[in-house]
Amino acid sequence: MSQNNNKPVVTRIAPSPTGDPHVGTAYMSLFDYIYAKQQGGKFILRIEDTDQKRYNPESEKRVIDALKWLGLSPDESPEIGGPNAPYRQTERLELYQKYAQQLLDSGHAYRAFETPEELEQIREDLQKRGLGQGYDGRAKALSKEESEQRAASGEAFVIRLATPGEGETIIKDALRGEVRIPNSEVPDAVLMKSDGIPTYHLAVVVDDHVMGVTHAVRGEEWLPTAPVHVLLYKAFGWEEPIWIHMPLLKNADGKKLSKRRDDASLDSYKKQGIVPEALLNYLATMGWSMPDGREFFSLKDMTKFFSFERISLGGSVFDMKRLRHYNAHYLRDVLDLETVAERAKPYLKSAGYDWGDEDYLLDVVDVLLPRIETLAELAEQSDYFFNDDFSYSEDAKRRLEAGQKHLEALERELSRLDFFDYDDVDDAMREYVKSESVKMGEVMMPLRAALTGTTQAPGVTDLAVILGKAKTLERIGRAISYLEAGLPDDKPQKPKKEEDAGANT
RNA sequence: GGCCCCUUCGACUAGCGGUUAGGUCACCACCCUUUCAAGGUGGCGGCACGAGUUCGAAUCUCGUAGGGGUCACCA
Repeated sequence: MSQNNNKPVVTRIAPSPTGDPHVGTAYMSLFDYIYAKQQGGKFILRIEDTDQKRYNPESEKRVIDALKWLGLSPDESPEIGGPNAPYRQTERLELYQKYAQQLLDSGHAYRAFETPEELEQIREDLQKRGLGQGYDGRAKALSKEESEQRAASGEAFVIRLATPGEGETIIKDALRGEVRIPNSEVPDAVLMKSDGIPTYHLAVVVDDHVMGVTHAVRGEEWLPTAPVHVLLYKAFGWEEPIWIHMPLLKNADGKKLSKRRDDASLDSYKKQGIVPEALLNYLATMGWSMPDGREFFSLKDMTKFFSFERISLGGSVFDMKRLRHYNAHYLRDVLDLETVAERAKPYLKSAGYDWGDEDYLLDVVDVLLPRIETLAELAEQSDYFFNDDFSYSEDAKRRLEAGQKHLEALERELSRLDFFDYDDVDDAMREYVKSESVKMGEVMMPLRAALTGTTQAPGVTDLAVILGKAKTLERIGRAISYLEAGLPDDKPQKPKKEEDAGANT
């Protein structure tokens, strides 16, 4: 990367506040952030709100919050301000007006007065004749006088880029070298809309220049329109940033991840119990790899070893299964138990659970951790730890039936224990199994069913110890009275999702 | 369709002229085991195709095919 190397690195993410915070935004932000940090530069968050039709007032905050959640904190943003304020494009309109006028004066742009209907007609004609662009540039022929006069008379107009029409424009992309696009393919793009608000094309170029952005990192989807931006830099006589068009995140069909079709919302991942560290790590491996091949690494390590040279251009399929694998790893092996428990709280709370003391919560999380991949699953599978009214699954009922006499015996054996630590309980149960000469499972399964209402749960001894002596005996008693009351009709309460509560749903 | 980008196991990737093409997810099997998991071991599976260049191509060049992106007063 040869140009701009004398200036401090400035990167930016410029989301448009139009809906759910998109994972693609996080993906680009990650590389913006990492590179800026590595180079001792700045990472700017700018709000690209020039589309008033799709503007969504809540969206801005959600994007900012999502970035905050991820820990990709910008050095400048509408929220924290900075030397380049304001950071919302609708608050910078005079700036664009000024530069649009400059382009008009220098002949690099022209006014066009066609109505939307006329444009539609032009587009149709062009299409019929097999010509690519949506506009034929006819307004370029207008005389300066006519243009000024019609504008002054209040007629609506847009300002369009006057493209060369011949030759080619070269985009020096840092990842793929020189990309040459024939100027005949470059449209006279609208720079300034009739409402006086700029389009992305003008706004991004002006802001990137004014804010000193040195590296324009963005999705590959922008490559086809990059000539418009290059032409604009040339028209202004400004030095271009280093263009870095990143590969796209794709869905399972290989198509660009879209918020309409796909689950691409950061809020959604959060809600599913994905932890930000895991998301970031996963995202980092999409198109980039650590030099030593490690797949788990922190932001800090990534910052140390990152280079754009190791970006692969294929475009990666966003695989929820793999994300979950990363998440599980972070939950189990990276974050400490206290942290996981702390982060699990909102999920438990919204499931309606109440944990008495912290130690109990810690025990529950600890024993469930190998069985879950997300925090949401933790909440889903922990019902019997927080709810005494759990019901018995069909399979559990069968186990209960088959083991009634063991339950009765165990109730006696366990109630005799003075201490209820792991070894005490374990010894007692093993002794019982031995004395009865039965298989472990024959005893353990009914007990498990009694304690949890399911047949798929942590080790019975763990369960008993965590629940404590009183609760353990209570639940055994409850199971016995349930059996005595007659199995077929005694349907327990709490009908919802009990059939496989505790199973891996 | 035009233009542009891309192409290693099903998925994420390592590889940057000489490797039995390596790792991870998923999947399968086995081990461990009181269930389910976790963990351990092993297995399945790939250089899109065709020409060149070269003593030698996954690696370089060209072509073909396939995939994707984009063609708005949206970003």
